[in-house]
Amino acid sequence: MEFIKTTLEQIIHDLFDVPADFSVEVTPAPELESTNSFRADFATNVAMKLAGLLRKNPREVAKLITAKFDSSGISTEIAGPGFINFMLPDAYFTQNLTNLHTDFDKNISCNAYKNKNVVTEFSDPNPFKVLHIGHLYTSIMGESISRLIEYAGGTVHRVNFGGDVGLHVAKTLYALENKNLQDFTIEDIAAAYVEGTRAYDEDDSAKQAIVQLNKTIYDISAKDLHDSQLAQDYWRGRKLSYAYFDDFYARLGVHFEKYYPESSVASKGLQIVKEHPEVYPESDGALVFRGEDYGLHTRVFVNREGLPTYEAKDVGLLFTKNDDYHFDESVVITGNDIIDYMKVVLKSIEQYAPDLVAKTLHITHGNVRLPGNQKMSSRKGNFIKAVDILNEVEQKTGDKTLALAAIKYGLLKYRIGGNIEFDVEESISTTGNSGIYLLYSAVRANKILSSTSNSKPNLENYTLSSEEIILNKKFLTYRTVLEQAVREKAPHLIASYLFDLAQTFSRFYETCRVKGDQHEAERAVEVAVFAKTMAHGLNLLGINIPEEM
RNA sequence: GCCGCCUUAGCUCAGUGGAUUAGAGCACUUGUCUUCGGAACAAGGGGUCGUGGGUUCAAGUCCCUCAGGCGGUACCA
Repeated sequence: MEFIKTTLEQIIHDLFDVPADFSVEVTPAPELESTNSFRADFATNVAMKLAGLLRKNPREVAKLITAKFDSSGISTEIAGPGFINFMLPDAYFTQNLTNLHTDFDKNISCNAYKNKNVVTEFSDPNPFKVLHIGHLYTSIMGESISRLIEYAGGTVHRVNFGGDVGLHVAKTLYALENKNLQDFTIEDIAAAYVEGTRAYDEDDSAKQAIVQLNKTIYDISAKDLHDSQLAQDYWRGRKLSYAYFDDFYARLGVHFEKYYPESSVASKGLQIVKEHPEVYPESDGALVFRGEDYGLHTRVFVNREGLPTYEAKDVGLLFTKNDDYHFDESVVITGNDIIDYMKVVLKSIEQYAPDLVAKTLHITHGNVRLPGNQKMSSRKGNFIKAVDILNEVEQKTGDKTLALAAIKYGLLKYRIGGNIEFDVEESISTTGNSGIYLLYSAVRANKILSSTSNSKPNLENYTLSSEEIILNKKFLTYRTVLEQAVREKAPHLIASYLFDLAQTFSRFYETCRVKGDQHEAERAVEVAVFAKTMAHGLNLLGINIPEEM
């Protein structure tokens, strides 16, 4: 594809007076029934684009281009309104096959993030609260995006930001103190949050006590106090929470380099906000950023009591991350409910540190919905815990590797951005667009390879059947898919590709005998490249392939 | 109210302005093969791409209208 593209660009710049940045697109041709013997492998719509620019008939333009196109046996035809179709000789496919077989990584490499230092921040759970299904999603998504950047040559630092102080902590500790437990556990913390929230909502005196407790906890955290029962319980709860997070991430195969507790960036955020009174003027006793001037809305960065809000903490976080890593890019992955919030925060920082904002990318995802619109509320405690999903799928598949594959694929196959539905039954289905189906096809391919003979393939003189052409076309497009997935930070493109590839492989496998066939050696190479592609793509989704299943 | 996002098959979703007839999976109907690991493959039914306009040689895709849904909208995040 690259070869066709560069050849075309050369021809077009020779023939026509077009802007230097005029781009040429070559795409896989749709598999139409051909009217003649021509098999369209790839196509370009460049003639129609040029027609508009040059005010010429697109088919005429196409004729001029194809007349000059004479490259290594690639034949062309003009179709429809002015598409140029390309038919590649078998040797082109078999050469690519050989390349992928001998050095897969080199032939699918991408340099988009070469020598780039990237910080990815995701998951962001709050200590003293339970991990729910949304954390499962964002953790898996963040890991996959991190791997995409690593694949493209980047060095990735995975970090995690969470509220170790704040009203949710006060509510939890309020209920915990009332129970007067000797050695509370993470389960007690979860229950206490529900109780504390109810007390806060229903009981005015409790509410006042919790607000007061919040300030005390702020002090405990900021001054690192350990001298009271409350302080000891606070630190114990924090420790339990981070251990609980670590356990969960270990199960998912995600490793964070650093946790940024909210309290660790608060003072820096406060200081920066105070240093820029022209950006954060006083209003009603608070320091605010007037987003209306930029088509956004006003938000409070330092409240009436002089405490930094999350806005100021996010300011502190961005600067702290930059101090710690001197990043080329900071990717922040969160739910889409804070899109406008983040716009305001970044717009304010842009006023005095535009370089930092230019290097920041905010990616958002939607909520995870369960089939049948089951309602979830963390306040009432009747939501789905992340570990419940893990446990349920593990129990149903009877295997940790399969369970993770089912869950990860089930979540990553959707385009990031909107709300998605996660169906446990569908995720563990052995048929259809599921992680299990993909794993099976990869395992089967590996098994075939383990029992084929090692005779030397003769690909140079090998004639491909139509199923093999289609399979090899898919091999050729993998690199393009990866590039797009990196550019758009879109794991679902890889998921879609892999499913398509697995289906194509099954069709190939149905009609092309491997073991015992006279072409066993050549076809074993195709099976091997399929297996390598699956392993590579699934790895980018954070999915491992078992030996057997 | 204002700002943003969403609406594609019964359900869940893909779909860089391009290909007769808009694609998958699930579910449904029917077939293939004495299985290289059948957890397979093939065929079929099922769509006014929310509505109405506009731009374009070409619109599910871009612009506008309206309807429905979701999120945000000053001291939670």
